[in-house]
Amino acid sequence: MKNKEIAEIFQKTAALLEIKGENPYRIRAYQRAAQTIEALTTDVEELAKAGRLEKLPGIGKDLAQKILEILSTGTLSLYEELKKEVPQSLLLLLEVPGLGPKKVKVLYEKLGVDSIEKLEEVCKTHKVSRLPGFGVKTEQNILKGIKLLKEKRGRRPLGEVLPLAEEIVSILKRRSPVEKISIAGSIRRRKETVKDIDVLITSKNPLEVMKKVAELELVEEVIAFGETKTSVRLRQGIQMDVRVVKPESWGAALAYFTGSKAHNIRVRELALEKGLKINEYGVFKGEKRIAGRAEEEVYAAVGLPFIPPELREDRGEIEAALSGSLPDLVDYSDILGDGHVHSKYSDGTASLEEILKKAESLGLSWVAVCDHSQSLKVAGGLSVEELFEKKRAIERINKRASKTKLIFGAEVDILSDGSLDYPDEVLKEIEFVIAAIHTGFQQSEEQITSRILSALRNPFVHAIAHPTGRVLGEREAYAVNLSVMFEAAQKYGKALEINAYYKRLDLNDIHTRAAKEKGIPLIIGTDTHFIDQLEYLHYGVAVARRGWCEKKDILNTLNYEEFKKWLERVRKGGE
DNA sequence: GCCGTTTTCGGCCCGACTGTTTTCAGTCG
Repeated sequence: MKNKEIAEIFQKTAALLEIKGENPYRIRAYQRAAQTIEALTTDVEELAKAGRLEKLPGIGKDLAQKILEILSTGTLSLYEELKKEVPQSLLLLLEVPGLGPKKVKVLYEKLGVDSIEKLEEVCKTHKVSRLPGFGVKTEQNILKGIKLLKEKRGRRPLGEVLPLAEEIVSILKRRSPVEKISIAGSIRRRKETVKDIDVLITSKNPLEVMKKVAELELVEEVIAFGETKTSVRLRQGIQMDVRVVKPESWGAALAYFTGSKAHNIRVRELALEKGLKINEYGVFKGEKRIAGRAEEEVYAAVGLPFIPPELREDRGEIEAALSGSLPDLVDYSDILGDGHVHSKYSDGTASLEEILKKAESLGLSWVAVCDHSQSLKVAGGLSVEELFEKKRAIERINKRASKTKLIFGAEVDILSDGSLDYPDEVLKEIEFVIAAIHTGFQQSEEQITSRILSALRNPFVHAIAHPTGRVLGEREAYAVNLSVMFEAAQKYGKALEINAYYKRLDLNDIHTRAAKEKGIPLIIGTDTHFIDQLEYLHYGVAVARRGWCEKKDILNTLNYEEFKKWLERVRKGGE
């Protein structure tokens, strides 16, 4: 997929144009184009061949031409020119909180600042405060910004921040006079990584609520304190913004602070066309508030149905809402099974009994116990004898009168040469075979892709686990050609996993949507090694929802009997 | 640079906050 590369060139072009002080709307056009292309579920190359680039929202004649240029030359002449005029290192300076393009430009032109180190130096020698438009305060703020930038680890996985946010909400509910309270921002949209925590509240006594917020043990530093807005930095190093609004503005504020920014812009543009104005306080016709108490009202005012937060990324949801074709998203309550857990047999910590008990408590119909295969020694991969021992143990457990059943599965390694880690006569005895790459991450795209292809071709394989191999903040995806993988999965009727472990989330939202559009079955697996993490299923559901999936797209919505039938159908060649 | 059953030119989302300023630019979300 060239999409990501093109999006990146447009994004950087936009940033460079910003520093140059170009027309802000031209800059926005590049930013929007970058976003549109990154979210595409088809190869931009295919669209280009079909001459359909200009059909994309925000892509006109000029940008279409520029996409073609990148596709044929690998780069963009405008971008190359800009790089000569504006040092790329300035893009890094934009990362400093409090520094925007205008200030960066002045710093570069007047003081030759082109790196963080240089910036720190000119602040400390007080050269900055003497610049026009700058002052002592600005100088101090920049130094503070540099410190923050050095400390911050960037965006954090949702799975690290969501539990923290939920804990804070529950504490505030107990200890302060809140009426309504909700997490907003990218956490509410269930983005895979988040930057801060946004909490929205209504209360008869806002000041009291804000005091309680500032007093939380989790708070390291109060950044700003007011009756409607308080910002704090938590001990974990993450910023939290808490806002209190009036009940009649609840819906408008929730929509506003949930974002995304791009989504909000589109909704407000629709409002403008209808002669309305939307802000965080409500929907206004002239001076008069006509909606805002509930989110539904805000959308209805501009002629839209309610759009679930997970879709609010300006990735076509506005158009779908306008044409009445929003998906009926899969819900956590639809999920009846977990497609991937590890037991004590390999590197998991739970016994089969413990897994069953936990699954029962979650109301699941089935759990596929997929331990590692023999080669993966570090993870306690099962020899063939151990594998069959486990098979018998599962059969014994399944004879018990429980509504929950275990499925005899295996996460079988796709070896470096593309062969599978058990011979076919063993594979065919395993109820659910999910194949995975755990070695040779550095191989070329051809090698990795052909390994996955040969796994998909094997008649005993049902699915591919964590199809791209990425681990958030730790490891990039291996060089698999996704288009080719998708085509093969579609052809053979095989499933792809949505790995729900919060550092994987693999497939991610965009890839999930691409797979869904090709009609590829998707299976959510927690890949858990610890029993409590069966609850991580909801992260997988979040990815599915962000990938526009409906109930029918997700194998986990089948009950035990139905899922078993699907497994058998795959073995029969999918007729 | 995009876009148009009101427009092919003249618009383009909105408000809060901060700091440097005598009325506003820059940054942020």
